Amino acid sequence: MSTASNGKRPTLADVAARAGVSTALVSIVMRGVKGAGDATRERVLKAAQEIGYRPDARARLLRSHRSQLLGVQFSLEQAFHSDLVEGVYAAAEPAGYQVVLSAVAASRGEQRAVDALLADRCEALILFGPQAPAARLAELAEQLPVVSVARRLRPSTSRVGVVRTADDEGVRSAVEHLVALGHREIVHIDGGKAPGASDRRRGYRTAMNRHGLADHVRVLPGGLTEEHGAAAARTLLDTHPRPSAVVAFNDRCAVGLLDVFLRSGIAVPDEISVVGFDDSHLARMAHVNLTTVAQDIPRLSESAVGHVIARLEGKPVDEKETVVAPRLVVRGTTAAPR
Amino acid sequence: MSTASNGKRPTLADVAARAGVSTALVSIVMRGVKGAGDATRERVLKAAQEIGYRPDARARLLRSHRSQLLGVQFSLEQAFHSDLVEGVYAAAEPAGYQVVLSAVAASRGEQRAVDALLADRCEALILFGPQAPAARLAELAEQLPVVSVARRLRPSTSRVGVVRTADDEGVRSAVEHLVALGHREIVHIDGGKAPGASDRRRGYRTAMNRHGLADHVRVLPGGLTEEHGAAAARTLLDTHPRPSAVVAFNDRCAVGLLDVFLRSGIAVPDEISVVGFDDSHLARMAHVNLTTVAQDIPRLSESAVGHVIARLEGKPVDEKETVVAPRLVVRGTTAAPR
DNA sequence: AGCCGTGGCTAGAACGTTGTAGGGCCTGGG
DNA sequence: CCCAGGCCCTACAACGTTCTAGCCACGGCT
Repeated sequence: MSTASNGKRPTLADVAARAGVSTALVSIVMRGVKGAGDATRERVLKAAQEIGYRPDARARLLRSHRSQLLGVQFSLEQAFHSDLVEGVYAAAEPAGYQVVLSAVAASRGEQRAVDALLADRCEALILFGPQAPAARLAELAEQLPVVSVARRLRPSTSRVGVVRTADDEGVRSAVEHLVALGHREIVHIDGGKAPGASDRRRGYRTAMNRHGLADHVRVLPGGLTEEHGAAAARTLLDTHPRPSAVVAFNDRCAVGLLDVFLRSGIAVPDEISVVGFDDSHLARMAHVNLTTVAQDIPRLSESAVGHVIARLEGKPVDEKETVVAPRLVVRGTTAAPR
Repeated sequence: MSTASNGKRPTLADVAARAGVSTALVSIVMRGVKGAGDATRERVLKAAQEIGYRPDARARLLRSHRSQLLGVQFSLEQAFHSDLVEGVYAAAEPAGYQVVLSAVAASRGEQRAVDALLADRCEALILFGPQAPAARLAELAEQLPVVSVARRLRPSTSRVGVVRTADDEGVRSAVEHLVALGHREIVHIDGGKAPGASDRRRGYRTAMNRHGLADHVRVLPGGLTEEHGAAAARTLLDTHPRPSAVVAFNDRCAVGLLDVFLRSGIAVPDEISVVGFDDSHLARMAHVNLTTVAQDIPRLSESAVGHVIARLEGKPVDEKETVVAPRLVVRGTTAAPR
């Protein structure tokens, strides 16, 4: 329905010419602010429509001092991040902020991702599971509000905000669930140096100690993927006595465990119980049916957005660290030991 | 390491003042083009470094006519899209183009996503599995190069480029694999009106006919998720005689089938064979171990990027439709019928 | 000696918007 | 009759870049 374009994209001036008014007036009309008569307003709108005019966000932001842009760095490989991003959109737009996405991928490191966001004039940064050194994050936070989601940082050492799940508490509730079922030989497959991993390890140790199982504490190196879980499972198979329950770093790791157990003819949960972390789609799949610790994703992204917006608008920032409670979801991979 | 900022972000002019040169020269140095002496170049770079200057991408694009921006619309819910996006980054950056991401989410429809990309001055659009009416896409394609990935459109009816997997061929190879194993009662669980679904249905019918199995053609309504697959499986259970093999619309659907079969004590592949589509992470997971049709993701995204760049640079566009061959990956869910 | 080319630099005008200051015109009150 | 105060509207200057001219000094040709 657009008129024959002269090859260039229509500008305010084009609309102005067609409607016989000044560009300033067109700007006023396009923004919907007051300052134009009804008749003219309609005429301008019609002209804009006819030539297919669209405001140029870049020029617009260049002029206005605020950009109202929130930069989000996320990883394409982590399904969890997709869910968080969805939450960010939902929280940011009603507050009048736009979201700029910048993905971390194999061919594109965090540095690149953040640089792109800064070059784009984002007013604040929301980083999902950033791996960059704390010093680098601190440096960034000197320039603009920054919040790290899911990666814990020593509080008060820098201005970086932190939003995270209470990882330790999550694992603790998993262990407590197993203990209540009667388990004593409970192993933890950890996540190495992944965000949250050390907290989960600590939660495991604390819970074991608290139940007088200090002698049974056993942490095996794991990781974030099915392969890591599978490797850990193979190690477990050679262990005597074999533990009666395993708390894995995350769902993918847990699925790796399940797989090896299944193939080795070890019944879950009859012979061994398995707990994951995340409550990903994977866990919910009926034939996986994994008992797991769910993170409160909407709350996490909402808190992250809330934090940076509060900083931007000079409101008192309640706390520099927001800890969101996880929730144990009991499904079919845990049962009393034989 | 940045100097005490006066609250505003440093600009070319700030660097220029500090280095005692003109803004134009700083611009030249920052872009690394020729036109500056070595000594001055170094001095400018040092000044920029000291005050923490970063070019403003928006101002930069405003001035230059080309924006070198490729807009990508993708869905956060489809893991498949994440993989494609990764491929787009890999293909676009070496060619000198930047990627702008715009996600479709529950709270953010395609219209919003595309509007954001256009407002951002993208020169071309890459749409993953767009659901918008063909007419709307055609309209867009009048304004700038547009390519639809994974959604087929009637060719030559509009300027929209199409990059897709040969869905029909993929399903055909799946059926042929099953026929070669000795199956005759092969059912297809379809994807309704999802992108690619009708081609897959057609591929199934063609292959069945070609092997003289026209009488055994049977298509059950399915969908894209595990739930759809599970529902279809329950329908199948009530069927007599029960088919010996199922070709599902995609992996998630196939996993739903597997789940119900597993719970109902129907052995896969002994009693029934299952084939998926996509070769997602899901399929590769050892304990799912799904025979499936793999899409060539790197090639898909590379073709999409190549297509729009060719259009942008006025090169002859080889074809309006690029069809990428799929590849059958035989794993553990298919075997000869009993 | 005159001329041209070249390397290093700068002034100033774009790019498409929004904000500020103000200019007409009308209306109503003194 | 004059002025204050609204309304509509416009001119012009930003915003941070890049691009086009063009200036100057120097050196190598004819």
